Amino acid sequence: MFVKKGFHRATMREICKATGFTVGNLYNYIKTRDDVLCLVFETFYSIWSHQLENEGIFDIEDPVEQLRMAIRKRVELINQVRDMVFLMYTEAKLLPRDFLKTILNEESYLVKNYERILRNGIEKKVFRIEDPFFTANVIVYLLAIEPLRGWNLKRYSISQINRRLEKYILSLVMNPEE
Amino acid sequence: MFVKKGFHRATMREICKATGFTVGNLYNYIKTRDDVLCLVFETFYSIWSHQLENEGIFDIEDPVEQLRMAIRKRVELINQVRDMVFLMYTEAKLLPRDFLKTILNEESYLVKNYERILRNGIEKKVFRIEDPFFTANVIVYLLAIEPLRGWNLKRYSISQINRRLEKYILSLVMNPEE
Amino acid sequence: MFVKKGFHRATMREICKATGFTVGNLYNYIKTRDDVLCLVFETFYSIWSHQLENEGIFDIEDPVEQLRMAIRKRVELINQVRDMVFLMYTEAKLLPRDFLKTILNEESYLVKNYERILRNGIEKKVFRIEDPFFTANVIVYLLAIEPLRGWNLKRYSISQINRRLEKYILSLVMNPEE
Amino acid sequence: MFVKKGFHRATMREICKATGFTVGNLYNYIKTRDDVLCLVFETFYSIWSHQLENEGIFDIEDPVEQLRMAIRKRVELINQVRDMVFLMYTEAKLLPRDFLKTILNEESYLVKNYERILRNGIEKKVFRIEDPFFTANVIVYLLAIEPLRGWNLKRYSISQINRRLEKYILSLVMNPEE
DNA sequence: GATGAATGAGCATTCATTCAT
DNA sequence: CATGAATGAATGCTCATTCAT
Repeated sequence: MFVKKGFHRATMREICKATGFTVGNLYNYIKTRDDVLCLVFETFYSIWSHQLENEGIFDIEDPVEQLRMAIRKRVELINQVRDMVFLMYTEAKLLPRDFLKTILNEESYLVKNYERILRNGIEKKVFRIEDPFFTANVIVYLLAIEPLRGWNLKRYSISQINRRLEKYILSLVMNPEE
Repeated sequence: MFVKKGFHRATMREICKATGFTVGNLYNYIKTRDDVLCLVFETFYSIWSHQLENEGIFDIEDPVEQLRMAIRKRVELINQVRDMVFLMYTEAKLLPRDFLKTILNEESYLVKNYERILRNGIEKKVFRIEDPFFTANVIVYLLAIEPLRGWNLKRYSISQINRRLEKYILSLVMNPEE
Repeated sequence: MFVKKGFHRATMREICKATGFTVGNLYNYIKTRDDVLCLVFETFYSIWSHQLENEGIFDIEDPVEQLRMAIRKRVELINQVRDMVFLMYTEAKLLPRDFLKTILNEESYLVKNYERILRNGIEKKVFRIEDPFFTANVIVYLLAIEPLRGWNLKRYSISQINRRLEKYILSLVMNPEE
Repeated sequence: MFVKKGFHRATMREICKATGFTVGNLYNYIKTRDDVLCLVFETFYSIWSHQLENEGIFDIEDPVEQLRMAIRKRVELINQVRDMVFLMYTEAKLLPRDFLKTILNEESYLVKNYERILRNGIEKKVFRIEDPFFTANVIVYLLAIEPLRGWNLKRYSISQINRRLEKYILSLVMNPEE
């Protein structure tokens, strides 16, 4: 619903019809319309921010291979939930202040996971980067390029995008400008 | 107005009060509320997508210096219109289909400008990249990281962010992974 | 519940929670929400309109003493169920027409009881009044002054109010203006 | 509207239809539904609580005549706005706390006006009462007996009620029980 | 009998848009 | 051109009542 029309244009009546709830009954489970948005975010983030652990990325020893997988799997996930990613990055501002904090923490947690991979590579002298925190932010941000700017990347297949992002990110962490 | 409360929460009455128009009179110049959003986008994009020409970036010969300036000036501009950038990337989906196309063309034009810089560098054998179009997209996207993900980058000053982005982007275009 | 928030603001859910009934079960005993109000009135009036008999006022011989007791006991009762009295006089209009008639009959019965006392006093040449029915109405009405207009009588204690009402009413029935 | 169905049962749509306003336009003049009730009270009290001055009661010299007129005029007014009086005394509790205070002040002012008449009579040694404030409260309260308890007084004409109230009240202030 | 999830009509309120002046 | 009062459809939410278990 939200994906199709955005949060603001989706009325409670539509949401109810779409979910099979009647208006009154849905309100037995939520307190306000905003709660629906929160629930959507909550559900989404339970997958979104814990993907790396769930996919066993941290079991991989070789840092390059680890990062490569972390990128590939991410691109795949993002491709699957493309519209939701757009919704998340586009409507997060509508969340109630408190819940927004929770969500930003989740997102921050995701960034930390990438930072962890980078630090692993630094320790093993494979990655050469000064500021793994910033780099992790850049990586997580870059990986969402397709849902957010896809309209200009229509000429590429997902695997083409993946290949390019992989290359760019690895270039980023391995060959800093002299 | 839109920056402060988002498009949906800003009422026509508020917009009118804020602009000094009376309700009826504003409607002499627009047809619907959406038109106001369009006007805002239009005004914004007249600066946004033509910055590089306006700042004389294309007069610079040295590709590295040219790209460096294109990044630095961009970060500066983005920092100045931070909230508007957030609005643009966050509310563009609300634009009427036709006008959205115009805006995406403008944005696409901006990307092309960066592509032009990259092609210049390739020609002069300074940049080594295979797909300047994709790279240009990445650059334009990356430069907006602060308004869009700034909540996680609060520890950095603007110039720190600028330095890092500069470094990363130059690394991207000069040292591709072997 | 009704006393605290008024009939309209009290929801069935609240009433149920307060009484220990479950919603469904309460509806085994009543047909509509209005029935609850009726039950409350019914319960209340079983005490309210039969106080004089129950307190043995009619066993008193001396008319003055009888009336005095009828006043004193009444003020005491009213003080005890202050909020209910307010509710009764304030929400009676919400009762279903038929039940309202019953309640008005009960109230009318109460008035008759006072009329009976007055007639007793007239017979015994103690009270000098022309229209005991009207006077009885006045007495019953006057006795409710505290719950209904108490906000302006805050400076008086209950016994002060009682003393004054006693005096006024006795003056009313014993010394008509010449 | 309120008189016919009570405040709670009158919907904004009905109020609007009855007043000739459209919904949206009515809301240009009020902020909430409660405001309508406040306006009704406000209008009513502008007449209600200043009657004695407006009718020139305070120009009368003779205390008995003054009180008599204050009663007669009051009964007349009350008879004219019978339903409103019922509404006032029955729905005042619904007023927003702050506005209720204002209204109680107005009512209190009315009581004070009667108190003033009584004190005048005391000074002139015509009335013999100890507590003119309490007596004034009783008088004001008594005068509303018809709208509030009229269902039991149907057998009386207005002038009969007036005559009786006049008699009772004068008896109250002139012949206290020894 | 008892339960409480489900129903859906009904309500106050908002706000883009119009149009007589 | 300018005004702002008027319009009324649309929305989020409530709550008395029902009924399958």
